[in-house]
Amino acid sequence: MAATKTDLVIVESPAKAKTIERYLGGGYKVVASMGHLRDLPKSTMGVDIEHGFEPDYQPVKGREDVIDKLRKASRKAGTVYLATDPDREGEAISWHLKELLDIPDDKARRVTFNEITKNVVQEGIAHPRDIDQDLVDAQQARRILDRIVGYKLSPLLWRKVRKGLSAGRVQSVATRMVLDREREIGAFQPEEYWHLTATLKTERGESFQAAFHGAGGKKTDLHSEAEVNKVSEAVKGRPFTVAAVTHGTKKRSPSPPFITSTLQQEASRRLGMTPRRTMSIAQQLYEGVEIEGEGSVGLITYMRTDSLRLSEDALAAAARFIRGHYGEEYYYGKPRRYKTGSNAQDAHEAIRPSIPSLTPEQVKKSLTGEQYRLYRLIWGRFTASQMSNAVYDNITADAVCEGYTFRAYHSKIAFPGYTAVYEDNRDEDEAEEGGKKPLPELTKGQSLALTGLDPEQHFTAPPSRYSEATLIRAMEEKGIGRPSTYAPTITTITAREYVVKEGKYLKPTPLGETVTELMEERFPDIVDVKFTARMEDTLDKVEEGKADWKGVLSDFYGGFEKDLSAAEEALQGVRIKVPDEVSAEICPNCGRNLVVKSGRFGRFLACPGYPDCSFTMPLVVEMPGRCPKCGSRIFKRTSKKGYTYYACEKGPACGFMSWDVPTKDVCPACGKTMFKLAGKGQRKSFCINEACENFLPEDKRGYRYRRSGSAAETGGDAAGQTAKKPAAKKTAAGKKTAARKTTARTGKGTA
DNA sequence: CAGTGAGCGAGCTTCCGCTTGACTT
Repeated sequence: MAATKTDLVIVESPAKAKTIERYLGGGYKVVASMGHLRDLPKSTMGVDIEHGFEPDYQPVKGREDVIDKLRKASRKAGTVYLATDPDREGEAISWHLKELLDIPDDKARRVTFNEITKNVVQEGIAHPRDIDQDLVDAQQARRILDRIVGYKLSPLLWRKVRKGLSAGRVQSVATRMVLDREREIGAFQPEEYWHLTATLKTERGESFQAAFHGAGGKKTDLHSEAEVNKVSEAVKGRPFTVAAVTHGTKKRSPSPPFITSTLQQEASRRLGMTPRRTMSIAQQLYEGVEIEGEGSVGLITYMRTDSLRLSEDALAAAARFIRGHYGEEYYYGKPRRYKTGSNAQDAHEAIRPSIPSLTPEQVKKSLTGEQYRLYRLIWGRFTASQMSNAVYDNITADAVCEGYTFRAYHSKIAFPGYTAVYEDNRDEDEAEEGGKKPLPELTKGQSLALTGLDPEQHFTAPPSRYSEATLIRAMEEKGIGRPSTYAPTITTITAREYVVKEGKYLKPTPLGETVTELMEERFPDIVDVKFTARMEDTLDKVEEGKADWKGVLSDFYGGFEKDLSAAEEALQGVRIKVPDEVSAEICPNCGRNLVVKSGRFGRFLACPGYPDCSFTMPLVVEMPGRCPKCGSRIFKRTSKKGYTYYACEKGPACGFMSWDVPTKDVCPACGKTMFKLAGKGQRKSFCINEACENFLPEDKRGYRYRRSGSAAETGGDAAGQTAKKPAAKKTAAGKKTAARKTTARTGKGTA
C-alpha cells in the first residue's frame, strides 16, 4: 500500500475554494479553475461543419499559468474531485479539465454541491460519480451553435454594413427588444381619460375626498370633458348619500430573496447602481471583507445565480434571528421556500447573507458606502423573505348622487410584518389610490354635502424605454442570456453602438435599427425572442439522452445555411447605408438639424449640408452649473483615452476642465457652482473656488487615484508598463437630459 | 484638449458562458 496522497478538489471560484478547504480539512487541497480553461479558438470558426461539427478545442490563451498549476497539482494528487458548478457549464468545465489535464479515468471523480455549507460539501465529496456525458454534450451543442451563429453572421455584417459589427443569439435579440420597444412608443396613440374628485362634507363638518367610480352601480371611466361635465352638472348642488361602507383587511407577503436579475433591478431602482457596478460590489461582498475582530468574512453567497433555493442552515438562522430581534409574531412560523423559475439551472443558492445574523449596522464600519448599501439591500430582502405578512386595514366608502358613485378609500397598516425590515413598494398603485388622510366615521344612509369638484385631464402614456435593469429583467423572463452575461451583453450592444444610453434609458441607434431590420428580414429565426426557448427545449432532450447533439446541430444548420446563402445572394454587391443619427442641435449657419458622424476622434456633430456647409461641433452633454472661471455652460466630454471629464463650453479659450462632476448646488459663500466626486452614489458637493472660504483642497476630496503630481514627470522608464489595452472606448452617451413629458400613467383599475 | 465627414484597402474585427483582474486621467 502506497502512502496516502493528498486529494485534489477543483472548483470554479477562488473564494469558494477557500471556504471548501476549511470545510474539508486536511487531506484535501482545493484549487480554482476560474472558469473555462479550454474552448474554441478565438480567431477562427474552430468547428468542422462539414465533418460532423467536430470542435477544435484549445487551451484558453492567457490562462497557461492556471493550466500549468492545475496539471502539476493533479499529477501529484490521489483522487481529483472535479467539483465545478452543478449545471451544464460546470459539467463541461469538468470534462474539459479532465481532457486538458490528462487525468486518467480512475483518478477523476465528479462531485457537486448545490450549496456551500459544511454538511452539503462533505456529503458531496462522499458521493462522487462519473462525468455525465449527456450534460456535456448539451453544453457542446449550445457552445457550437452560438459559435456558428456568431461567426457566420458577424462577417456578413462586416461586408454588408460596417466593419467591427457583431450578431449573436443573445445580443441580436437584446437589441431587437430595445428596438421593438421604440416601435411601440412610436406607434402609441395616447388616450384621454379624466379623474373627477369630489370633496364631501358630513353634517359634523368633516370633509374627505372621493373619486368618481361609475354610473348606475357599474364601474365606468370618463373619457372626455363632455362626460365629466355631464356628471358635474348632475351632482352639483345636490346631496350625496353614503351607499356602502366596507371594512376589509389585506395581507401582503414578502418578495423572494434575490437572484442576479432581481438584485440588479432593485439596486438600479433604489441605489441608482448600474448592473455592472452592482455585480462588481457584490463580488467584493462575496469574496470577503475585513471585519474588525473577525478577519476576512465572505458576506454574501454567490451573486450569479438563477435559483431561489435557500439552505436549511440559512432558513434556521433566519428564524432564530427574527424571533430573537423582532419577536415571535414577526416570524412566519415556518420556513418560506420559493419556487425557482422554470428556465433556471439552479446551480447555486439565492443571493443571501452568508451569516444571516450579521446585520448591516454591525458591519457598516468595515464597508464602503456602496458595499454597505448593497449588503443592506441583500440582507433586508432575505430576512424579510422569512418574516410574517404585513396586514392592512382598508375602508371603502361609496357615496351616491343621481345614480353616480364616488368612492373613497383609505388603507392603513395594521401589522408591519416583514415591512419592518424591507419596504418593497413593488407597485405604485397603492400610493395613487390610497388616500393619506383617514376617513371620517361614515354610516350607510348618511347624507353628505358636495363642497368641491375637481376634474383632472390625463392621457395614457406610452410604455417607457428599457433601462439596463428592466431590459435584463425582460431578458430573464424570456430565458435569454444567463446571470453571468446579462451585464456584459448590454456592454456589447452599447459598444457596437446598436443602442445608446440616454439618461437612464436605452435607445436604439439608426445602426441598431438597420442591423436589426436586416436580421429580421434575412434571419427571422435567430432574432425571434422564442429561439432560445426552443433551443433550451432541444438541449433538455440532449441532457436526458433522448437526442444526439450532433443531430441537433445538423437540424439547426440546415435551415440556417439556407438563410445564409439566400442572404448572400440577395445582398450581392450591396452595401447597406446606415442613416445618420439626427440630433436636436441646430446648425447656426443654415438651420438644419445637425447629425452624428463618426470620425478619427470618435463621434461628433456635423451639418448634413456638407460640403456646402461644413459646420461641426463636438457631441456634448450639457451639465448643470456654470463654469466657475467664466460663467459659461459646462459640457461633459470624453477624452481620447475614453475618460469622462467636464470642461467649459469655450474650451481652450477659457481653459476650465475638471474630473469632478458639476452639480446644481451653489456654494453659499461665493455663489459658484459646486462639484462632487465622480462615481455612483450620493456624494457631497464641495467648492473648488480657491478664493472662497469654503474651498476644499484637493487632498481633502478623497480622490481614489493619486493626481498626477507635479514632480513625477512622464519621462520615466517605459519598462514595467505592462501592455494594457486602453479602456474600451466609451461613446459620449445621449445628448441632453431626456425630456420625457410626465403624463400620468394609465391608472385604470388596480387589479 | 481637438477641430474630424468619401476614396486605395494592409490586417483585422466576431459568438456565449464560466471566472477574476486592476495603479490609469
